Amino acid sequence: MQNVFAPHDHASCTQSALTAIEHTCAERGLRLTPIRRRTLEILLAGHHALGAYDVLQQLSDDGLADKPPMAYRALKFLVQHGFAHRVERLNAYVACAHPGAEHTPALWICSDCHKVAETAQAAELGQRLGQDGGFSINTLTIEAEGSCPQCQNENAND
Amino acid sequence: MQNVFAPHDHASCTQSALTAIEHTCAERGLRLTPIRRRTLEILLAGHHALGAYDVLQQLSDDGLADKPPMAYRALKFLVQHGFAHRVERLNAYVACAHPGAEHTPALWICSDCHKVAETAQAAELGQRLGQDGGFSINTLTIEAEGSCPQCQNENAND
DNA sequence: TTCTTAATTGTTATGTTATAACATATCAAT
DNA sequence: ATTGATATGTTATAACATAACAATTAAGAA
Repeated sequence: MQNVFAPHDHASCTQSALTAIEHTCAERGLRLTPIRRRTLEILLAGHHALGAYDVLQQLSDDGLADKPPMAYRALKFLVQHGFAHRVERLNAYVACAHPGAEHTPALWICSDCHKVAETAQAAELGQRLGQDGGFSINTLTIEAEGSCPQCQNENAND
Repeated sequence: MQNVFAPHDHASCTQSALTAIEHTCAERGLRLTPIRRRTLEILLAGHHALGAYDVLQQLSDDGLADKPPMAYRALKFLVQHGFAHRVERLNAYVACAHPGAEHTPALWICSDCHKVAETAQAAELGQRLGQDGGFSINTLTIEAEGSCPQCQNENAND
């Protein structure tokens, strides 16, 4: 979680995610087409959640896509294969911080800097929660909204 | 969780929630106006999540409200005071199973019967999750989609 | 009671998010 | 080259949500 909110070498952060995803696509025979690849880059450009229409605007600026379904399809592909996550509370999308690995992430939304981080410990936790009631979980959404460590520090100086 | 998914005396279930909420409103000086009360009744009628426009349709049938803001305002009131919850994954609303009590619910959405149950153990859990990273949680959303115990049993006979 | 203020409701208009349905193009394997 | 599957292009519209302002009603003070 920290490296997302804290200052970090974002170029290499982006690059390594992109490389990892290219690998995964090659392995699995998935086609990272221009629209999909650019959509991924757009999401990776910051650790912010972007709405489908924000993504579409940028795709359109690049001459790659200019109609809603195009953005939604690219986003669907990325989410389907774990390269991005949908943030339900924001109706928005964020690049995955651990691409390739199987995971049910918990998302941490800072309402100050608007960055979104991700941690992976959610799955076992959901199983535990569900076990009590005999509920069989298919997918689990865990999203927290609040203040990230960095913004807490900054606001402490007010 | 069980009593929501399992067959139960729904009339008394509804009645006791309504009574509890009337009490809470009286205590806190909140006005459970006709639109708000009817909206609550509509949600309480089943353990299903209803979209704002579903609620609006029913309010309209009753001659109580016929424009989107009216439904949204009533729903906002109910959510604000803990009498209902918004289901982020469904963009929908469900009556609260533990009205009055302070809680961060986990919601259990059965994708078979479409009922939504609620458990209360989420808050402490969120704190635990957040502590690691120093994230200060303001609100926490936990929603699981899967199969409820009853539907698992029924599908076992296929 | 009447006045005042705040809360609620009524209304118009529009913004935002998302998908159904169908046509066309491209890719990959034979 | 043909075929079948995948991806893209396009139109139209569905579904969800709120800003802004006007009119009404409730509740307490004068």
